[in-house]
Amino acid sequence: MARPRSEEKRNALMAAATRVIAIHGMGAPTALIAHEAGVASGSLFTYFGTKADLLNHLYLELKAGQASAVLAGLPAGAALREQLAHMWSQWMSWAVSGPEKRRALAQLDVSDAITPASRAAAQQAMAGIAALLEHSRANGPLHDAPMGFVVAIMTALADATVDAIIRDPAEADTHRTIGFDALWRVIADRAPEVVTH
Amino acid sequence: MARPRSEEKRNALMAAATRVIAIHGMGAPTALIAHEAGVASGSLFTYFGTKADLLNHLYLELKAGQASAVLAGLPAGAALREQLAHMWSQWMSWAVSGPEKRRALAQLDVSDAITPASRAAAQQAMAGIAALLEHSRANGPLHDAPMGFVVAIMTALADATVDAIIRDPAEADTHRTIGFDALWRVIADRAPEVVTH
Amino acid sequence: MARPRSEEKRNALMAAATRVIAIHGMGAPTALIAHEAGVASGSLFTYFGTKADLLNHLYLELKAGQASAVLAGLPAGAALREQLAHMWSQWMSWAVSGPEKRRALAQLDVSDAITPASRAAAQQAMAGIAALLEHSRANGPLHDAPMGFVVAIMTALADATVDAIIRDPAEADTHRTIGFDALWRVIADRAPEVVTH
Amino acid sequence: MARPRSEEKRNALMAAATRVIAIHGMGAPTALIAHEAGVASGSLFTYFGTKADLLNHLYLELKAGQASAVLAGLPAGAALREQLAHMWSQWMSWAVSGPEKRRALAQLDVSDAITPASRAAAQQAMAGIAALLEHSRANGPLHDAPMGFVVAIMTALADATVDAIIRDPAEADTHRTIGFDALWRVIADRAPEVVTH
DNA sequence: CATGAATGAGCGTTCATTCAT
DNA sequence: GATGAATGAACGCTCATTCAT
Repeated sequence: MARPRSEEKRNALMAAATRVIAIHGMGAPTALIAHEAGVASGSLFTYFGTKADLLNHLYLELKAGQASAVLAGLPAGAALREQLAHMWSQWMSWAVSGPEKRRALAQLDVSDAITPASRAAAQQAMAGIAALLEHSRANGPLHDAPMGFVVAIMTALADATVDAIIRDPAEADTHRTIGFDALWRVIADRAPEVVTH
Repeated sequence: MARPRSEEKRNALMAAATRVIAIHGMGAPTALIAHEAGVASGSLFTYFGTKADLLNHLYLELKAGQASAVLAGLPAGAALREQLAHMWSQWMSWAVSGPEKRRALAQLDVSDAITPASRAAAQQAMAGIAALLEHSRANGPLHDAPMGFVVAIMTALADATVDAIIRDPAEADTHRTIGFDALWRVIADRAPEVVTH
Repeated sequence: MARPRSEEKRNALMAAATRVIAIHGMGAPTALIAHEAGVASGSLFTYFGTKADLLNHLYLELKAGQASAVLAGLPAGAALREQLAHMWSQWMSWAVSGPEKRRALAQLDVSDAITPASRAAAQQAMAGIAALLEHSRANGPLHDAPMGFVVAIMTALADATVDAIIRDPAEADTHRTIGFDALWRVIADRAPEVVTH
Repeated sequence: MARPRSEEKRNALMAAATRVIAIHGMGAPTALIAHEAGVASGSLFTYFGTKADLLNHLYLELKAGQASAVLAGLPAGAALREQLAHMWSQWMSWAVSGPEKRRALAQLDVSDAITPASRAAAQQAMAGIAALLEHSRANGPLHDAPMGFVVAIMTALADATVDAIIRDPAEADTHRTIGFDALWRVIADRAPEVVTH
């Protein structure tokens, strides 16, 4: 009874927060977010008790959304390299199709409004990706490096690649391939054999 | 805007801003920065007309400081790999010895208070590093990639490596080496030859 | 404004308001009162159109409750002093057994949310007590003072006595007696005769 | 150097707070207080870090002002009754000449924004009055009652008397005398001797 | 020039009241 | 009638910036 909390409004708030934070950074007024969501300023606090609460949920949701987008349609039976390539391709699509999500995540990532608990939960959400990486690096040069290191490298390479694609969309395919080759070389390839005669 | 009196105070403000922003993020009050610098809150504005002004100068100064630290003592005559390794080593030292500088830069980098002009100027300051990379990649798999891409990858790998070192300082040497090998593999190595029999 | 459905809910709201205002003062949120009463926040406004309305009704109800508690079992035929002593004793019992009622009344009394009309009505409710006082003071030193003055003094003495009892419950009887003697001396005693020889 | 904090502004804030709180109660907006004091809303917080801080200082200042007004010109050598009468008279003058001070104090007294420390300090400020009462009651019926009780009674009698005077200023002298006689009878008189023949 | 008080717009959050369910 | 989400005006407090000293 009584009007139920509207999932729709909650989503509008998350979407608005993504957009507004991408543009204005973490200093973005909650009132602006609410306004962009088409909701009264006070209503934001019906859905999220606190600005920090909103931010943490947004962080989690973006990470989870990214993870699921990135892993969607993974060809489970295929060779590792193919699986990784698929993931890479999905990652690029996700980033390019929702650039504010990426910008917002960049802001959230460096903010100390995000609690350690949220960061841990985000890692959980990314576990599927980590597992794929884990297999990929098993026989590669990073087989002994800490997993966090491997993940960081992959994330960083992806970011650099996405930046290149955004700067120069005409060459998107080339950039994607170059980026993926770089990734594969870093984590998965056997060390090059020096061929002597 | 004749150069204000005390260069010393200006430096104190920059140093304080670095520390304070590393801890509190871009929302850090100017009054706190001034206080940490041992300067009256109003005085900050005789050295920097605006908070954004301070931020931009700080960004530039940190980038320039990093560049010069990273290139210091470069063995000009040595082999490229050795030069790059030296730079890599310097980079790690710089990051580990002044962690607040890194944290501050991370915040500044995602902030939209930093103008495009400042970003361009920062790239200028990093030109020496870029030149070294340019040579290093000349015969490598990235010889056709845009330079910004290469720089981004190198920065990202460095960041990931530094994170690993900070998380696990006992293995600093190992991490540094792993990171450098990864870098070399990505940008400089010839593609591995497939050995057939 | 036909009497709303549940008298029970109305009572729960009054009781909750008493408790909550005793603790949080007049700034207490209506939502908290409703919650404490086990009622939806919106429902409060079907019983009382306005927060001020609730407050005024509460004020009146508390005053009336106090008056009836204080006059309960008054030995109508007994001597005046005895009647007054009975009332005094009842007053102490009322105050000690429901301390939140006293605290709530203290807050309400100084609030300007209570209308003059409510204050007048409260005086009406206390008329029985006033009448008893009127008789008691008839031959005493205050026989010419305005009645409001006498009531105020009696209320004040009672408050001071109750405070003493609450602070030091072990000596409740002593305090009660001391308080009553003081009251009697103030309003009812003949002026002491100066005994000359 | 720099503009020093202005005692004058501080006083204006206290005076404005007294007035505004007397009228609007503790819910009075700080912005209104500042405005009434002729000061920007933010400036209030230069002088008092917090609304609660302002309130506590106000409480203390009012109590101290009252104490000093009440004890001013005390005829130290005179008989106790005369001293007490002087104090009583001063009390009435203080209350009548600054009615908002009394109203403000009434609000502050029941508020839980006032810390126990402030209440204790206020008691200190009233020590002179307490001492006079202590002497006055030494041979009276309350010689064994707790001092807090005596003070409460005297405060309460004073309040009732002031109310009577304000309601009916034409009879101010009469009310003052009646009030004082009541006070004397309660705390100082020997118990009336019953004269038998 | 250095200082720090003054300013007031702006922020996150609360809450009485309304109204869709 | 009961419910609790929706609303938006207010509030206490902060802070970049200005300016009297």
